[in-house]
Amino acid sequence: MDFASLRRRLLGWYAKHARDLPWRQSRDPYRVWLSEVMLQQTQVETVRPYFERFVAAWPTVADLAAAQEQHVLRQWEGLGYYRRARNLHAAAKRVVDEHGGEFPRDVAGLTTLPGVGRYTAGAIASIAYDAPAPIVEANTARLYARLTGLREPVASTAGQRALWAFAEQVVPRRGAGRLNQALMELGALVCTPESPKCDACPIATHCAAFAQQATRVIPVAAKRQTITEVREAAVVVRRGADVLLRQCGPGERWAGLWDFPRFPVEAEGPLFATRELVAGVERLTGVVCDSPRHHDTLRHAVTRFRIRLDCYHATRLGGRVRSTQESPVKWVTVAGLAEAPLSVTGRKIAAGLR
DNA sequence: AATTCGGGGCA
DNA sequence: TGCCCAGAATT
Repeated sequence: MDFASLRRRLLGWYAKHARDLPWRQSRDPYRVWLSEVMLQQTQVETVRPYFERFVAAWPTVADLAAAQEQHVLRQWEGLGYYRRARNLHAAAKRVVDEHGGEFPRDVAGLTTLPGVGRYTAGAIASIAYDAPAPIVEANTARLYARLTGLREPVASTAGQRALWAFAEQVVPRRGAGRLNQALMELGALVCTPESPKCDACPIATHCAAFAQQATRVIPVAAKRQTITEVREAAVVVRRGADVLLRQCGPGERWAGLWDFPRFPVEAEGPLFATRELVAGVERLTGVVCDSPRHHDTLRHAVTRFRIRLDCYHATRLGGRVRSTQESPVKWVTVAGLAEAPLSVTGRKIAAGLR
């Protein structure tokens, strides 16, 4: 492989076709890191407004470190994979407390930060500091697989080893940040999953898959995971103008987010669920409610689950909120729901209240 | 080495 | 509905 020629052609193409993305306006390691964490498993156009809002709210890593985690989660709401937001805040605090407000400059140091793995560390090191660090993510994995004619599944251990080996070879000693971004951009705009635009590709002559007319079968996909059906209930318990909320604990999904009492249900439908619902609310919150009335059914799919969520309304009869350190429980006004970080379904339920 | 995280957007 | 997305952490 003639890497010098490949880089030259790629950079020429990138100079003409690079998108104007907000995180490309500066090489501030804080902004590079923030964008890279947001972009993990998340599309560019989805991230764009979130990035703008975060930078406006917290212009520096010190500002972010000083923020309340609840505020960070609230701003993250809707972006998904909420663990990233908690790791983001924890990493900001560590950068301030342990590194004097400066991000580590190499891959090894960056990888010690929570939420920063091999890819993100390589991206920050190369883009912010121009370190010769390789990267492999969704766009580059597909691009490298086609360039090298990789017949292993890209997600497999063997496939990943081959991709990272190629990434190390292609990354230059100087200008790594620009080249890495050009590689990702080519993957995103030209070397697309379906119908790659090989006639517009500046490095098609370097591409094994193009030579073999195999871009349709490379990259080799992993087998898809099986879907699990889940049935759950969420209960909006009211006490006058207030509604009952609990905060999800550290070991729980949605850790740090608030939610209406929510739990899996065995009963086949709303008609048979009353006893189970009252017990579930009391177990999670300590509050006893009357017979919940079925209000709505939300269906949504997430990762490997397909969920039917039955939403109920009920009124407090007795009991006191049982708040623990790990999982606080509180009454909030309907208006106060706007400040609490909620999951997407939690926000949908909240939107239906007044 | 595989699974999980229970996202969100799009055709 | 299935596929994709600038992956990381966990077992």
